[in-house]
Amino acid sequence: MNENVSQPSGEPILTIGENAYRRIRADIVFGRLVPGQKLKLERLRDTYGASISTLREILNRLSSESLVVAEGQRGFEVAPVSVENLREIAALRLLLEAHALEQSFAAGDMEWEGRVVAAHHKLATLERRMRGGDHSDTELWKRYDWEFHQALISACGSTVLMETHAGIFDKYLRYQMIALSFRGDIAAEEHKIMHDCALARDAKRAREVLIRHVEGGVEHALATGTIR
Amino acid sequence: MNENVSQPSGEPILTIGENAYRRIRADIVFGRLVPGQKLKLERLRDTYGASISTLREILNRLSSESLVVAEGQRGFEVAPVSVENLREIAALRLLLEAHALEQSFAAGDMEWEGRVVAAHHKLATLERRMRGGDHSDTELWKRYDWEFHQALISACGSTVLMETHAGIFDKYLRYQMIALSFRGDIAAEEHKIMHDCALARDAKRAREVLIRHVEGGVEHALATGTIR
DNA sequence: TTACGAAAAATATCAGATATTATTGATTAC
DNA sequence: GTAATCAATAATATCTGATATTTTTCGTAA
Repeated sequence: MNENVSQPSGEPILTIGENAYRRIRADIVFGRLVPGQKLKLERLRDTYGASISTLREILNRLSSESLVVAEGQRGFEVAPVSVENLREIAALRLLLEAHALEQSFAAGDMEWEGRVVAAHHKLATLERRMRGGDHSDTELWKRYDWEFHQALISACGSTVLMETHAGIFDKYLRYQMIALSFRGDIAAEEHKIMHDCALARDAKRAREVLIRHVEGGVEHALATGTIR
Repeated sequence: MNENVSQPSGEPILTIGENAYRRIRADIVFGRLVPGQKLKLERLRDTYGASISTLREILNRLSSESLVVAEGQRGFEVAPVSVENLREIAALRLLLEAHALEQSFAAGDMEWEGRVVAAHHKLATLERRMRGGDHSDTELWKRYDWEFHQALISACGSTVLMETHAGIFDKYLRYQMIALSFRGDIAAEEHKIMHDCALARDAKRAREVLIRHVEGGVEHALATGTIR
């Protein structure tokens, strides 16, 4: 997830709007707000404790991100999902991430390796625990997953690329959450390989694994039948 | 530019907010609102005739698109520009557009060819006129330029890819407008080649020309010295 | 010149009002 | 029974104006 990294010198003060924005966004990405669901302003006000003006600002932001749709004068609703859309998003994620991976592998320094190893450690540890049947931390898992993939491409040298990737990644993530598709064993294995590839600077192999990783995720999500 | 295609059966009624949104967005993309410029709400209200509430919704949308930055409680300003950022945007445009081009060339049918030929015709005609020294239609030229590139990738089969490309394209466009860099002769030649490649389904060559096209645009823009 | 603090400006947020547009439900026509 | 019609209701887009905070400005003192 895209969380602001808190500065070492005190956490950043969140404005009411920023706070509600994150909550709503997370509720959409994690499927607590259902695709297609109408977002009535008064109800949102009660739920998120922000005024209607502020909420409209938030919903406008989210509609720019394609997580919410605003149709004419008919208010807002959670962006719908479709098989088609999932496939497009997965393909775009692959295009962006594979390219970023290559750049990152070529340019990564020791700091970068440190980030990769650290992110993988957190992820692998959690994955091991989850393999034991403890699925209570699915959200945390997804976050570590994000942090790992983010770390892998973090030396690609392009902020624009990373931000664009982050936006697409979250939309991909939403599909995974909606399908509630945990395939920890396979994913963990693939994460391990990518981690090793990173240290060995084997971009070619990492790319292949990434393709399997994402396409496997798509098929697994579709297999649950949750997405029409 | 991203304009709503007006339906055959009557033009879509534009809400005040939508209208102001487009005007402000165009003013940013076409450089009339200068990078880094503070966007004071009261002044915007007078200029664009929308209330402050509505304007805040618009600015929030634009900040999601990275055309405006909203820093804490310090209001909004037009997104700054930098050489770094231009290079990143150009590179991302190339990644997206080259990939979309390939897909499009492979899947394009007769309808697609028609769109390409039509868009190229409009663009080439205007470029011929502009070569005569008439630079009064720079905005129109940029729009036809957009429509042509859009047509080329319009058979790529991915809405998500096209929308993402459109967002990046407009940011690239902003740099071109800021640098006021018209290099009609070279660009027109490259447009012609891409047009021919499309009909011949020569994706490989089109890609090479596209790379020249975009990278040439970047260097040309940088050469004006307008962007620090 | 730099540092400090009060005054002014601008912002984030809210509540409530109005006009317009959607949606709902009942009624009528076929 | 289904389709079309239209008034009543609900929800939205937009605006005005108010309040508490936060930034910025600017003059004064160190």
